[in-house]
Amino acid sequence: MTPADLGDAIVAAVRAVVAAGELAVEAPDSVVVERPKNRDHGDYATNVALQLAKPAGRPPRDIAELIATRLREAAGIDAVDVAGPGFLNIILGAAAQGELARTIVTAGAEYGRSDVLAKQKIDLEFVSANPTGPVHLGHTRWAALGDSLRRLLEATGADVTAEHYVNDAGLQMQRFAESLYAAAHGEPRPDEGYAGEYIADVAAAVVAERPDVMALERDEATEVFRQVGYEQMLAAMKSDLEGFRVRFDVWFSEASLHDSGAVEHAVDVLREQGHVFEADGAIWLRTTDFDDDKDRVMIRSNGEPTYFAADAAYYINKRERGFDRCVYMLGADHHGYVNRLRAIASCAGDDANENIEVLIGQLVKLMRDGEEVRLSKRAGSIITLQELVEAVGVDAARYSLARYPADSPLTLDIGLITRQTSDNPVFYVQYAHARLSSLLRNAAELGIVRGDDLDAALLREPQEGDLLASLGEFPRVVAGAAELREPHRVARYLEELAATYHRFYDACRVLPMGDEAATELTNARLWLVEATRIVLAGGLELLGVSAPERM
RNA sequence: GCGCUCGUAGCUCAACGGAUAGAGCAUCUGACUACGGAUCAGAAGGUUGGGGGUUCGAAUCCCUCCGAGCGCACCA
Repeated sequence: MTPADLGDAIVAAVRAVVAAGELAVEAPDSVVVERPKNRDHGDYATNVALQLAKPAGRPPRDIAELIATRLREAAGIDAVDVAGPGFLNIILGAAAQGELARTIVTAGAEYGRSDVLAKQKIDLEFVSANPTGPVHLGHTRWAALGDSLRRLLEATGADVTAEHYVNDAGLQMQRFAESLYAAAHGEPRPDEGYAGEYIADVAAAVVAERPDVMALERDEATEVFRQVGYEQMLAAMKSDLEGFRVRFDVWFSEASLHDSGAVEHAVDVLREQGHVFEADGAIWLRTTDFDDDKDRVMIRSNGEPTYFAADAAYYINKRERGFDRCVYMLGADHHGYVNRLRAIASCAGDDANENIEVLIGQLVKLMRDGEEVRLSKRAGSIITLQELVEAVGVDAARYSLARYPADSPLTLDIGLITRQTSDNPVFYVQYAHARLSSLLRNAAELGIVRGDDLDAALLREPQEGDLLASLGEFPRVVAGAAELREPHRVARYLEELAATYHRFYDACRVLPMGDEAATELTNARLWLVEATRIVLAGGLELLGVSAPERM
């Protein structure tokens, strides 16, 4: 019996109470079924009686008693207690609970997937690093979180497109080009130019690809540096992210918005909606109609479109490509964009609450030996994706970055993640998988094959019950993580599942010892171990972390 | 000045408005001649920044104060 099945049983019990005229209230379509932290509170608990107390005008404990009476008659339920202010504490029968192992093994990798977000066409934009510098640690957090979120959204049935916006237009590209030119010619860094060793490296790479560039006059050469340098940076970025197991379906060029007329089109669309006006020779969007601090210029008085205009055009382009929901993952230093992005949607006649969603994440702070490492491009500091991966590997890097909620300020200690990697929770989870794989290997070597039948009632040790209950949570964790856009819930869940498995392993011998023969209990436990393997592997996959069979 | 985000154990962080606020690290005490000890059992550690309010119930929602970070361009 899964938690969902139990929820249905509770709803049925409530309906029965209402139908019998014992309670004057509208029965809910679904109820909250949670796994109590305290084991004395049963396998599962529901607060439905507390929720119904107010509308029914009855004390919650009275309502709980009414529901409990009906629920005790349901199949698979051993006991129902009314506790505290009116919680229903439920204990399942061992057989009903153990059947979950069969459900999971039968479903295989499909277990945990659902269609709760089906029919949603989502555009998920994240990282969107400028092609003027390497992918740094801040981006890397969004890369890990964003890619995991993409996997979660897909697992819950959404039609999701992962998108990376490339700021390849405007002044910054010019500065980038001038910085490359200066580096190649041994000139000092221009004002407002880019610093960092990579500039010299890229400049050298451009020269290697286009030796003729050194003979060109300044303007022409700068243009070559701009174009070729950009291609090099973009290629490096794609390769870094791919190596980090991050998939983008679309790399969207800002310049293409200008070239294609999308910006003018966006101005037209917004004008039709009545939020465009002219002042001081410029064309503005009246975003203050929708909670923005100030109106925004779209076309400057010199005729040049602003970055904001490109943002608006990009949003409108996304909507015209059919996305119902445009999700942006931004760093806290960009939180000022939230209101103006929402205002763009509103000005375009959309519902800002429905069509646009901005996720703000706190920045990553790096510590080394108790001191904060300032973000600088100096070599020696672990600040790029590349360097982080070289130091700790993709698995540990992705896991470490994805196990915290995005809105939690994250402090990573370089010493900790590079030196004491065995302390990293990712190893704890991976070890559970490796240990379990080893057990399954041993079983195979002993010639023990998991049978087609499962006597689920044999799984009656507390540690077995805990493990089954934990396995039963997986679909809800996945759905919750997807809906709340919080991949860290998967990581936290896996740590709990791994702990539960380790305790089971410690308490329950699976394979026969010595000359003993395999029993039905051996068989039942092999079902349980296989179910655990499926969930651990599936959960790690959602985080883009490998599930090793050996470590 | 205005605005956004964040304040939870010594440290890093959890906790759909639910029961005694939980993990890991660090500290202390225990458990291996059989499926991987990268494990397990236990101890200690808290006025959830302070103060009000909302309600059956608040770390969570509202107000206020304190503290930290960030943002407030015809830059990108």
